[in-house]
Amino acid sequence: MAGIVDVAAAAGVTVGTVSRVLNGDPAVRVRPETRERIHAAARAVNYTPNRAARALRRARLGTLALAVHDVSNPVYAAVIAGAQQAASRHGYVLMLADVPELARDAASFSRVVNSGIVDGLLLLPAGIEADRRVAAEAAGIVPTVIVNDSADALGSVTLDNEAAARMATEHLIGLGHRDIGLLELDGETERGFARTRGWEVAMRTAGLPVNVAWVRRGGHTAEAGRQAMGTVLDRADRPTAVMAASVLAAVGAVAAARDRGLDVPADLSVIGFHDVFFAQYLQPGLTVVELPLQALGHRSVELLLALLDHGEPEHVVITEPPPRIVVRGTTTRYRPPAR
Amino acid sequence: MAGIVDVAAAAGVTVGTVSRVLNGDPAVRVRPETRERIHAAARAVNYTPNRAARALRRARLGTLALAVHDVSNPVYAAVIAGAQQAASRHGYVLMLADVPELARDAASFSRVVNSGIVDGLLLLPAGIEADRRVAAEAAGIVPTVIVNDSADALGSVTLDNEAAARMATEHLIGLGHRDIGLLELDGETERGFARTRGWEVAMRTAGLPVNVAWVRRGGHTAEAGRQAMGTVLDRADRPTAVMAASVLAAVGAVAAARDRGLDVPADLSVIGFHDVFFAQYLQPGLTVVELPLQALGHRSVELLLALLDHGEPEHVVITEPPPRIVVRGTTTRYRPPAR
DNA sequence: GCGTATCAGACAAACGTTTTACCAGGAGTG
DNA sequence: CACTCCTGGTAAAACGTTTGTCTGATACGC
Repeated sequence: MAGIVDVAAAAGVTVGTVSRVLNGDPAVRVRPETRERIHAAARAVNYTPNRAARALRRARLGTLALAVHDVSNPVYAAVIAGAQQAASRHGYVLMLADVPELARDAASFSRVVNSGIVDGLLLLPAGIEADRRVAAEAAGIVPTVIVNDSADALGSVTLDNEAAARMATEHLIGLGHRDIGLLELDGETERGFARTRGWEVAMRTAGLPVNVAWVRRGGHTAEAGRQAMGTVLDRADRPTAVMAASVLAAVGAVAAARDRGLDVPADLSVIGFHDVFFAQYLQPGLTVVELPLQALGHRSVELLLALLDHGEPEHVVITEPPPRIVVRGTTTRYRPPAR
Repeated sequence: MAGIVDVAAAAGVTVGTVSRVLNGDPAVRVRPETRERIHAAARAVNYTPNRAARALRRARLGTLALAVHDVSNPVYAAVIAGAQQAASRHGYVLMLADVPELARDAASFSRVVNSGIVDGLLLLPAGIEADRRVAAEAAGIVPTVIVNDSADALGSVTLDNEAAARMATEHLIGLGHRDIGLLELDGETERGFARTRGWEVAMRTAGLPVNVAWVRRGGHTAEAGRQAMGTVLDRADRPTAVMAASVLAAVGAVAAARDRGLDVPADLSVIGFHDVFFAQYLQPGLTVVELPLQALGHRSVELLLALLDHGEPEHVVITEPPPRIVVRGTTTRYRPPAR
């Protein structure tokens, strides 16, 4: 491994000068030819800075951590992929952390976060207690950005969840549906509230009844969605369409209808959130509202890096590209029941 | 941040002694009471070792990289989760790397791998050129373990792919099927070859015909599986069952049958590889052979850590727990066509 | 009572950077 | 001519560990 001393020797200057030049120190005074000699020498010996040494001195390692609840959740996976790309484009490396594990005790938290191994933290919360503990612990210790949820003290970047929910609901309204249910998200997250708001706004704007008996917690799993939808479908008056605030709840809603001998989409139209890849392989294919998950990961990293430079926590909402309805087989035009 | 000097001061010894005691140096000689005092002091001041300094000195950072092709592939996600847990249990952190990006040029490879930022590399290959480039580059530079594929020079840990393929095929044979097709894996991977072997062995052992016209490359995507299966189903003589060497190819096979008005499982039984979570939400639910993907990630990390300690590359095959058939709706007993 | 192990820990030199403090020599200024 | 000021760097001190080498005291064999 060629170190900075090798470069200095090859260029005929001292290591201090090499360091300044290579790091683009604005306050450095070298004549152009020396600068050029140093760069040439660095290339010649194939200089690879030792990040451990740099980290020790700078108290920064060039490493970001992304804390999620479940790596195998396909929705999170898309965010991870986006964050990973952005980090590496900026010369940072991204590592994964487990929220439950971080929250378990202070020791495991500080083992990951403290001790100069991580410069910043991205937290993708699920609205449970563990999230709040991690967020509280992180605040003040390490620059932190909340992904797809809002936070007062920390930086945050969110999708336009309300607009997406509104568009999804309006898609159903546009198909002629009037009785539209809602499967809410689990946990106390702002994105969950926003999706509920979006549904409600769309309903009220269209002058349709907001029936709280058709609103249930659909959760993050298909099984939870199935149960919740079941209790709605078992009512005498049931909706002809439902917006599910997560993709898995939508899958569960379809299963619940099928359990009761109802046809999807003839008897019940279902729209879900996020265009995960398996939505198109379900039978019928799941209609969803697509949100830019990769861009979410992307922007989150960029916000965190900005936070590292000049510590002003920002709060951004991603509106570009806008949410998009991907129409597949689970939504269809409302047809009044033959009687 | 409490450093080692604070501990030393609190315990009334020098930093060198603290370091040896806390790291469990076997060659250290301290009296038990001193040892206890040091541990107590470390707890009292909440000592957090600075990993950058440690890394600089030891030329080891306590960081492992896992290189995959696609984070959002649910099969890989399970491996990632297992590796993540094992790494953190051993006090290491795991970061993700992108094989295509690593392979792009030597600079991006060495930025991740070199310069003391990563102690070891886990490579989950897909059998394409990029894998071979990364593996070749890694050999000699950084301890590397190949995950679920074999390699000569580097360590490797694989699942018992041949046994699993054999079990899957025998499940179909046990249901009375005689004409059984195969959708092979894409790419030049040992696990792909093993699965093909397993199918072939099961067929020959049962005295059934191995019809090469029923063997196709099913690939890693549902679309590829659909196309491949289509060319088989369009033949005059077609199999009554098929083993797909990947779960997505299996999904594609079901779609191909459906395209042609065939019923699954009445006209075609399908079994796939790996019990990913959405298999049960397909309609009908996909029968699969389940392999311990989490354990794969787990053992891979352990092998890599062993490799770091005493550099003997090992090759292990995970046989515990054994593959398991998860029967759902896409396989059924063979019934001769009414004529 | 003398030489020699052994014990229990001290001392100090790394590791490869970054960064603070400093300096020689020439140019400008009064 | 004495002085400041700039230019283009140099020299050395950190950063917080780990680890090889020493040392002062106690125990042991004879």
